[in-house]
This record gives sequence, structure tokens and C-alpha cells, in this order.
Amino acid sequence: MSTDRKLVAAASALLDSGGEDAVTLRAVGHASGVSHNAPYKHFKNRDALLAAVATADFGALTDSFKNVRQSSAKPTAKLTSALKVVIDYSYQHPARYRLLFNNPNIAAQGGGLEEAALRAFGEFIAIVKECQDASVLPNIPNATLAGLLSATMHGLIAHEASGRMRPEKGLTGVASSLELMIQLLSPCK
Amino acid sequence: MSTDRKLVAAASALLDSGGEDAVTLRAVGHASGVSHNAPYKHFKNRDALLAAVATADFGALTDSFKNVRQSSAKPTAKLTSALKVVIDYSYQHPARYRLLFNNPNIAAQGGGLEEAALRAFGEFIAIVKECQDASVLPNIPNATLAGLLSATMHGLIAHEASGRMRPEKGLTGVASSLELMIQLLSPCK
DNA sequence: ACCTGAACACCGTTCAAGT
DNA sequence: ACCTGAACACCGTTCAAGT
Repeated sequence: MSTDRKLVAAASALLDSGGEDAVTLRAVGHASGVSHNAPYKHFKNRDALLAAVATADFGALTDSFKNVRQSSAKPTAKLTSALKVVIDYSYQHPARYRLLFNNPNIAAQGGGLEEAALRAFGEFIAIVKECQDASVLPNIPNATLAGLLSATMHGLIAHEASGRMRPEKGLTGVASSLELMIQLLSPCK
Repeated sequence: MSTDRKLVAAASALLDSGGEDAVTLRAVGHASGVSHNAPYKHFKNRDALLAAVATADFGALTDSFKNVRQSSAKPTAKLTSALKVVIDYSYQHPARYRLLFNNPNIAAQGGGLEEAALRAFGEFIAIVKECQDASVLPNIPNATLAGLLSATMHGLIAHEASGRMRPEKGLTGVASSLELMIQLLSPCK
């Protein structure tokens, strides 16, 4: 395993175990068996290393979306599954989730990150399109609708992560709120 | 002006001028005319100081929402205005916006922050209710709908802040996407 | 080409001491 | 009660030097 892959894997593991603050170059280097400034031989700086983690994760999300899209499920089920992929990812890897979707500094890093993010979003768009073709979602510009659904999901995740989704107030979780939203959006019959 | 108010004001100004990284206790102390560890006499630590900034801003948002709600505008116009209040705030004070709505660490700080956030959300809920009473929004549980609208707005803001709202893909800005969403949600006629 | 050790200029936080 | 200066244990980053 090459050093740069080891560094990305170590940063990823540290994000999961201790959050973003735990990702010090000293800890990353130590976990990879190199010195604390060896990362500079592979990445411009700490942000570039984190961007590499994000790029890899966007790739994994793209693969997951592709699997969902190519499955034999009904369009609505595919959409629910795709949303569930991201929701589960946000629960299981909160620090990494925030890196991909909630960190303007990292988003501005370049190095293939933007392209990787667009590829993932492209797969999601395709799934939304299947729903529109099946007339379970309104006939508005495809990417606009996908953007709305994606934004709602991310907003709900952030809302819950901030501890402000009170069940007593009728806010009953990300997945169920999203299901309701999809119902409300479905064309009038 | 008391020292603790000065500290909050200085932290607020530093967030605007240099982002969260610029809010060092040394800079806050210097801008307030005290030493770099004087803040510890007023706040438990740096996060508690940032939480105080967030609490104050939630208070300002509550006031803005209240003004909108008590105006003579039509319900839909009130909703648009309330959303615009937050959108403008996110543009003019991005670091502070992220502190209030996108920072789980700060959200968990306590000290009146949670209550202040709920008060602001309560005002927003009341505006959404006016729209429901006027039948321009669907008749589902009030707080649930407000949560969906709020989540969509925050998700769109995050999407744009990450530089991933490409106009060429049909994603044409936070405000216009939200308007479309509200149209789609309006009960079938 | 890749890595290391020392060094620099910072941090947040603690603590003894001052008024 | 409120504040200060020194100190501690960290950081990211740079750089000269090694193989």
C-alpha cells in the first residue's frame, strides 16, 4: 500500500474515531508509519489531505448510487434507497459527512473533488429522472428537482445533528420527513 | 459596556472579518482590551463564547421574524420575507450563519442557546401556520411543514456555499429554488 | 523521489499571583 | 470579583539535511 493511500486511510479512520480535530498531521503520520511532515510530500497541506478523503468518499457514494439505479426496484424505491445511502453515511461517519457536504473550505480545494461530487450528484439526478418519467415526481427541470430533494435531505440531517429535531414538535426523523416531502411533491391526481 | 458583552461583540466581529479560525482568544481579548485569558473569567471556554454569539444572533433572528409576522403583508409574502431574512444573514455573515445552523459542537453547548434557537423557530412556525390557514400550504402538521421548509432552505444555502449550485444544471439560486418548492407544495386546486 | 528532525510561530487552557 | 503573566502541551508548516 503506497504511502499516500495509507495517509488517506489514516485520516479517514481518525475522522471516524475522533472527529475532524483528531486529524492532526502528527496522528496521521504516526498511524501511517511515517513522520509528521511526510504528508507534505504527498499533499499540499492538511486541507488537501482532507479533500482527498472527501474525493474518495464521493467515489464510494457514486458507486452506491449506481448500484441502486441499476437495480430492479421501482423508481420510488430507488429514490428512497439513494436517500438512505446518504442518511446512513451521515449517521455512521458524521465527521466525513460534514467534510463532503458541509465544509466550504474543503469544497474549494480542487484536485478532482468537484468532479467527484458532480459525478455522485449526476447519479442521483438520473434516479430522480426515473421517478419523473414514472410520473411520481413533478415534471419540472430534472436537476432542479434533484437539487431540491438533495437540499431537503441535507438540511434535515443538519437539523437533526444539531439536536433540534424535536419529536414532540412533529419532526419525526430525516427519513420519514423526506417520505412526506416526496408525497407532497407527487403530482396531483 | 461590560467585558463579557465586549468579548461577544469582538468574537462576532472576528467571525465576520476572518471566519471561525480568526476567533482566537488572544485576538478576542486584544480587541476587548483585556488579556488573552480574561475570557475564561466570563466563559467556560472558547466554545462557550462562540455559543454566546450564536445565542445573541438567534435573538436577533427572532426579532426579525416577529417583525415580519406582525407586518400587514399577505401570508405568502411573510413566508418569503422570513426565508429572505435567513438567506441574507447567511450571505452577510457566513461564519456566524454556520455557527448557528451548521455546528453540532456549538449546538450542544447549552447556556440558553437551545431555547433561543427554539424561540426563533417558533416564530417561523407561526408564519408557516398563517400560510396553512390561508390554504397556500398543505394541511399537514404545522411544525413538520415548517421543519421541511427550513431544512430545504438550509440545504440550499449549504449547497450554494459549497459552490455546487451550477446554474447550467438548472440550480438557479436559493431564493428561486425555494419559491419553486413552495409552489410545488401548494395544495392542488 | 521520499523522508526525517529540529525549529518557528502560533494555539487553548491552566495556574499562581496580583488588585 | 476580575484580571494578568508565565507556563504547558499541543498544533500546521517550513527547511536544511539525509538516503
